[in-house]
Amino acid sequence: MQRCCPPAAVDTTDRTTDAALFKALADPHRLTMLATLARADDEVCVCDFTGALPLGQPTVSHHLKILREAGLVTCERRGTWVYYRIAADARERIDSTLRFLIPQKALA
Amino acid sequence: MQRCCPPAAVDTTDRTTDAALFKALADPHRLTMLATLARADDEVCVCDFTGALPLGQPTVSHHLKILREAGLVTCERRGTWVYYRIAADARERIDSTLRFLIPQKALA
DNA sequence: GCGCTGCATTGACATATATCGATACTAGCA
DNA sequence: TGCTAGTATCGATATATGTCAATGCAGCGC
Repeated sequence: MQRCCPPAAVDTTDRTTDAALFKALADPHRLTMLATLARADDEVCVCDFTGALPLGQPTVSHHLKILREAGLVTCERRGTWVYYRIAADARERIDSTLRFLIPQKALA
Repeated sequence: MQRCCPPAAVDTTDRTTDAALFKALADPHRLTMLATLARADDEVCVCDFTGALPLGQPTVSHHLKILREAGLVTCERRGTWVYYRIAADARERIDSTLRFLIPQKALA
Protein backbone atom coordinates (compact mmCIF):
# COMPACT_ATOMS: atom_id res chain seq x y z
CA MET A 1 0.00 0.00 0.00
CA GLN A 2 1.29 3.41 -0.84
CA ARG A 3 1.57 6.05 1.80
CA CYS A 4 -1.15 8.61 2.16
CA CYS A 5 1.24 11.10 3.69
CA PRO A 6 4.27 11.28 5.94
CA PRO A 7 3.33 8.86 8.69
CA ALA A 8 2.00 10.70 11.71
CA ALA A 9 3.41 9.95 15.13
CA VAL A 10 0.71 8.24 17.14
CA ASP A 11 0.98 9.05 20.81
CA THR A 12 1.82 5.81 22.57
CA THR A 13 1.26 6.87 26.16
CA ASP A 14 -0.98 4.47 28.02
CA ARG A 15 -4.21 6.32 28.73
CA THR A 16 -5.96 3.65 30.76
CA THR A 17 -5.78 5.61 34.01
CA ASP A 18 -7.01 8.78 32.35
CA ALA A 19 -9.88 6.90 30.77
CA ALA A 20 -10.82 5.49 34.16
CA LEU A 21 -11.13 9.02 35.52
CA PHE A 22 -13.41 10.09 32.70
CA LYS A 23 -15.37 6.87 33.08
CA ALA A 24 -16.26 7.92 36.61
CA LEU A 25 -17.58 11.16 35.14
CA ALA A 26 -19.54 9.45 32.38
CA ASP A 27 -22.88 9.21 34.15
CA PRO A 28 -25.39 12.02 34.61
CA HIS A 29 -26.33 10.97 38.12
CA ARG A 30 -22.73 10.91 39.23
CA LEU A 31 -22.25 14.36 37.74
CA THR A 32 -25.28 15.54 39.70
CA MET A 33 -23.72 14.25 42.88
CA LEU A 34 -20.37 15.85 42.08
CA ALA A 35 -21.98 19.16 41.18
CA THR A 36 -23.93 19.09 44.42
CA LEU A 37 -20.85 18.32 46.48
CA ALA A 38 -18.88 21.00 44.66
CA ARG A 39 -21.51 23.59 45.51
CA ALA A 40 -22.09 22.50 49.08
CA ASP A 41 -20.37 24.64 51.65
CA ASP A 42 -19.92 21.55 53.73
CA GLU A 43 -20.48 17.83 53.48
CA VAL A 44 -23.62 16.20 52.15
CA CYS A 45 -25.44 13.29 53.73
CA VAL A 46 -26.19 10.22 51.62
CA CYS A 47 -29.83 10.52 52.54
CA ASP A 48 -29.99 13.81 50.66
CA PHE A 49 -29.04 12.00 47.48
CA THR A 50 -31.40 9.10 48.01
CA GLY A 51 -34.16 11.60 48.66
CA ALA A 52 -33.50 13.83 45.68
CA LEU A 53 -32.39 11.42 42.96
CA PRO A 54 -34.75 9.14 41.06
CA LEU A 55 -32.69 6.15 42.11
CA GLY A 56 -32.95 3.43 44.67
CA GLN A 57 -30.73 3.54 47.73
CA PRO A 58 -28.40 0.73 46.58
CA THR A 59 -27.88 2.49 43.26
CA VAL A 60 -26.96 5.75 44.97
CA SER A 61 -24.51 3.85 47.13
CA HIS A 62 -23.08 2.21 44.03
CA HIS A 63 -22.45 5.53 42.28
CA LEU A 64 -20.88 7.03 45.40
CA LYS A 65 -18.55 4.06 45.55
CA ILE A 66 -17.43 4.69 41.99
CA LEU A 67 -16.74 8.34 42.79
CA ARG A 68 -14.85 7.25 45.90
CA GLU A 69 -12.71 4.76 44.01
CA ALA A 70 -11.93 7.43 41.44
CA GLY A 71 -10.64 9.59 44.27
CA LEU A 72 -13.12 12.34 43.48
CA VAL A 73 -14.96 12.27 46.80
CA THR A 74 -14.27 11.28 50.37
CA CYS A 75 -16.66 10.13 53.04
CA GLU A 76 -16.90 9.93 56.78
CA ARG A 77 -19.33 8.03 58.94
CA ARG A 78 -20.75 9.80 61.97
CA GLY A 79 -23.21 7.69 63.82
CA THR A 80 -25.86 6.28 61.56
CA TRP A 81 -25.14 8.64 58.73
CA VAL A 82 -22.40 8.90 56.18
CA TYR A 83 -21.33 12.28 54.89
CA TYR A 84 -19.61 12.87 51.59
CA ARG A 85 -17.54 15.77 50.43
CA ILE A 86 -15.72 16.49 47.23
CA ALA A 87 -12.01 15.69 47.24
CA ALA A 88 -9.92 18.82 47.62
CA ASP A 89 -7.97 18.04 44.47
CA ALA A 90 -10.84 16.73 42.37
CA ARG A 91 -10.94 19.68 40.02
CA GLU A 92 -7.17 19.89 39.75
CA ARG A 93 -6.84 16.19 39.01
CA ILE A 94 -9.26 16.43 36.12
CA ASP A 95 -7.69 19.66 34.92
CA SER A 96 -4.19 18.25 34.88
CA THR A 97 -5.36 15.10 33.12
CA LEU A 98 -6.93 17.31 30.52
CA ARG A 99 -3.84 19.46 30.13
CA PHE A 100 -1.79 16.34 29.56
CA LEU A 101 -4.33 15.02 27.08
CA ILE A 102 -4.87 18.16 25.04
CA PRO A 103 -2.02 20.60 25.58
CA GLN A 104 -3.21 24.11 24.93
CA LYS A 105 -1.90 25.27 21.60
CA ALA A 106 -0.04 28.53 21.59
CA LEU A 107 -2.43 31.22 20.48
CA ALA A 108 -1.98 32.35 16.91
CA MET B 1 -37.36 9.61 59.90
CA GLN B 2 -35.49 12.30 61.70
CA ARG B 3 -33.20 14.59 59.80
CA CYS B 4 -29.51 13.94 59.76
CA CYS B 5 -28.80 17.56 59.11
CA PRO B 6 -30.23 20.60 57.39
CA PRO B 7 -31.27 19.14 54.05
CA ALA B 8 -28.65 19.85 51.42
CA ALA B 9 -29.68 21.38 48.12
CA VAL B 10 -29.13 18.75 45.47
CA ASP B 11 -28.22 20.32 42.17
CA THR B 12 -31.05 19.55 39.78
CA THR B 13 -29.44 20.59 36.51
CA ASP B 14 -29.73 17.91 33.87
CA ARG B 15 -26.22 16.59 33.27
CA THR B 16 -27.02 14.20 30.46
CA THR B 17 -25.19 16.23 27.84
CA ASP B 18 -22.15 16.68 30.05
CA ALA B 19 -22.08 12.98 30.79
CA ALA B 20 -22.19 12.26 27.06
CA LEU B 21 -19.08 14.37 26.57
CA PHE B 22 -17.19 12.51 29.28
CA LYS B 23 -18.47 9.22 27.89
CA ALA B 24 -16.68 9.98 24.65
CA LEU B 25 -13.50 10.44 26.69
CA ALA B 26 -13.98 7.26 28.69
CA ASP B 27 -11.93 4.93 26.51
CA PRO B 28 -8.12 4.69 26.44
CA HIS B 29 -7.96 4.20 22.69
CA ARG B 30 -10.08 7.26 22.05
CA LEU B 31 -7.85 9.25 24.37
CA THR B 32 -4.84 8.03 22.40
CA MET B 33 -6.45 9.27 19.21
CA LEU B 34 -7.31 12.62 20.78
CA ALA B 35 -3.83 13.04 22.24
CA THR B 36 -2.32 12.26 18.87
CA LEU B 37 -4.55 14.73 17.08
CA ALA B 38 -3.87 17.35 19.73
CA ARG B 39 -0.13 16.99 19.20
CA ALA B 40 -0.21 16.77 15.44
CA ASP B 41 0.73 19.96 13.68
CA ASP B 42 -1.73 19.06 10.99
CA GLU B 43 -4.34 16.45 10.28
CA VAL B 44 -3.87 12.72 10.77
CA CYS B 45 -4.87 10.02 8.31
CA VAL B 46 -7.05 7.16 9.53
CA CYS B 47 -4.47 4.70 8.25
CA ASP B 48 -2.03 6.00 10.85
CA PHE B 49 -4.40 4.94 13.58
CA THR B 50 -5.19 1.56 12.11
CA GLY B 51 -1.47 1.01 11.74
CA ALA B 52 -0.47 2.06 15.22
CA LEU B 53 -3.34 0.88 17.40
CA PRO B 54 -3.93 -2.74 18.38
CA LEU B 55 -7.40 -2.57 16.92
CA GLY B 56 -9.09 -3.72 13.77
CA GLN B 57 -9.98 -1.14 11.14
CA PRO B 58 -13.72 -1.20 11.87
CA THR B 59 -13.06 -0.61 15.53
CA VAL B 60 -10.88 2.39 14.77
CA SER B 61 -13.61 3.75 12.55
CA HIS B 62 -16.13 3.16 15.32
CA HIS B 63 -14.11 5.14 17.85
CA LEU B 64 -13.53 7.97 15.42
CA LYS B 65 -17.25 8.14 14.85
CA ILE B 66 -17.86 8.52 18.57
CA LEU B 67 -15.33 11.34 18.75
CA ARG B 68 -16.96 12.95 15.73
CA GLU B 69 -20.44 12.74 17.22
CA ALA B 70 -19.12 14.25 20.42
CA GLY B 71 -17.88 17.19 18.36
CA LEU B 72 -14.31 16.63 19.48
CA VAL B 73 -12.87 15.96 16.04
CA THR B 74 -13.63 16.79 12.45
CA CYS B 75 -12.76 14.92 9.30
CA GLU B 76 -12.32 15.54 5.63
CA ARG B 77 -12.08 13.08 2.77
CA ARG B 78 -9.46 13.73 0.12
CA GLY B 79 -9.39 11.07 -2.51
CA THR B 80 -9.11 7.65 -1.03
CA TRP B 81 -8.05 8.85 2.37
CA VAL B 82 -9.84 10.50 5.26
CA TYR B 83 -8.01 12.95 7.45
CA TYR B 84 -8.98 13.82 10.99
CA ARG B 85 -8.10 16.82 13.07
CA ILE B 86 -9.02 17.87 16.55
CA ALA B 87 -11.91 20.32 16.78
CA ALA B 88 -10.70 23.85 17.43
CA ASP B 89 -12.87 24.17 20.51
CA ALA B 90 -12.38 20.66 21.87
CA ARG B 91 -10.31 21.69 24.84
CA GLU B 92 -12.46 24.71 25.60
CA ARG B 93 -15.66 22.66 25.45
CA ILE B 94 -14.33 20.21 28.01
CA ASP B 95 -12.91 23.00 30.13
CA SER B 96 -16.15 24.92 30.24
CA THR B 97 -18.12 21.79 31.03
CA LEU B 98 -15.75 21.19 33.90
CA ARG B 99 -15.99 24.75 35.15
CA PHE B 100 -19.76 24.43 35.20
CA LEU B 101 -19.55 21.08 36.96
CA ILE B 102 -16.99 21.97 39.61
CA PRO B 103 -16.74 25.73 40.02
CA GLN B 104 -13.34 26.64 41.35
CA LYS B 105 -13.61 27.52 44.99
CA ALA B 106 -12.16 30.84 45.99
CA LEU B 107 -8.74 30.24 47.45
CA ALA B 108 -8.59 30.38 51.22
C1' DG C 1 -16.48 -1.04 -17.13
C1' DC C 2 -13.51 -3.77 -13.79
C1' DG C 3 -10.70 -4.43 -10.01
C1' DC C 4 -8.23 -2.57 -6.07
C1' DT C 5 -7.76 0.14 -1.84
C1' DG C 6 -9.15 2.88 2.18
C1' DC C 7 -12.86 3.81 5.13
C1' DA C 8 -17.70 3.22 6.95
C1' DT C 9 -21.50 0.36 8.23
C1' DT C 10 -23.77 -3.88 9.70
C1' DG C 11 -24.41 -7.97 12.52
C1' DA C 12 -22.96 -10.83 16.09
C1' DC C 13 -20.95 -11.61 20.45
C1' DA C 14 -18.58 -11.01 24.89
C1' DT C 15 -17.96 -7.95 28.50
C1' DA C 16 -19.14 -3.92 31.27
C1' DT C 17 -22.46 -1.02 33.43
C1' DA C 18 -26.81 0.72 35.63
C1' DT C 19 -30.44 -0.69 38.17
C1' DC C 20 -33.17 -3.04 41.64
C1' DG C 21 -34.61 -6.47 45.39
C1' DA C 22 -32.81 -8.92 49.12
C1' DT C 23 -29.65 -9.07 52.65
C1' DA C 24 -25.78 -7.77 55.74
C1' DC C 25 -23.59 -4.42 58.48
C1' DT C 26 -23.32 -0.51 61.85
C1' DA C 27 -24.99 2.67 65.13
C1' DG C 28 -28.37 4.44 68.23
C1' DC C 29 -32.14 3.54 71.39
C1' DA C 30 -35.56 1.15 74.38
C1' DT D 1 -30.49 -7.81 74.49
C1' DG D 2 -33.38 -6.74 70.96
C1' DC D 3 -35.40 -3.37 67.58
C1' DT D 4 -35.14 0.28 64.20
C1' DA D 5 -32.88 3.11 60.75
C1' DG D 6 -29.23 4.41 57.44
C1' DT D 7 -25.80 2.63 54.46
C1' DA D 8 -23.17 -0.96 52.00
C1' DT D 9 -22.86 -5.28 49.65
C1' DC D 10 -24.62 -9.22 46.98
C1' DG D 11 -27.17 -11.44 43.12
C1' DA D 12 -29.78 -11.05 39.19
C1' DT D 13 -31.08 -8.75 34.97
C1' DA D 14 -31.49 -5.53 31.18
C1' DT D 15 -29.04 -2.43 28.53
C1' DA D 16 -24.78 -0.34 26.76
C1' DT D 17 -20.22 -0.79 24.96
C1' DG D 18 -15.95 -2.59 22.65
C1' DT D 19 -14.51 -5.72 19.39
C1' DC D 20 -14.26 -8.32 15.12
C1' DA D 21 -15.71 -10.59 10.54
C1' DA D 22 -18.33 -9.63 6.68
C1' DT D 23 -20.08 -6.40 3.68
C1' DG D 24 -20.93 -1.86 1.48
C1' DC D 25 -19.33 2.39 -0.50
C1' DA D 26 -16.30 5.92 -2.59
C1' DG D 27 -12.37 7.07 -5.26
C1' DC D 28 -8.46 5.79 -8.20
C1' DG D 29 -6.12 3.32 -11.99
C1' DC D 30 -6.31 -0.07 -15.55
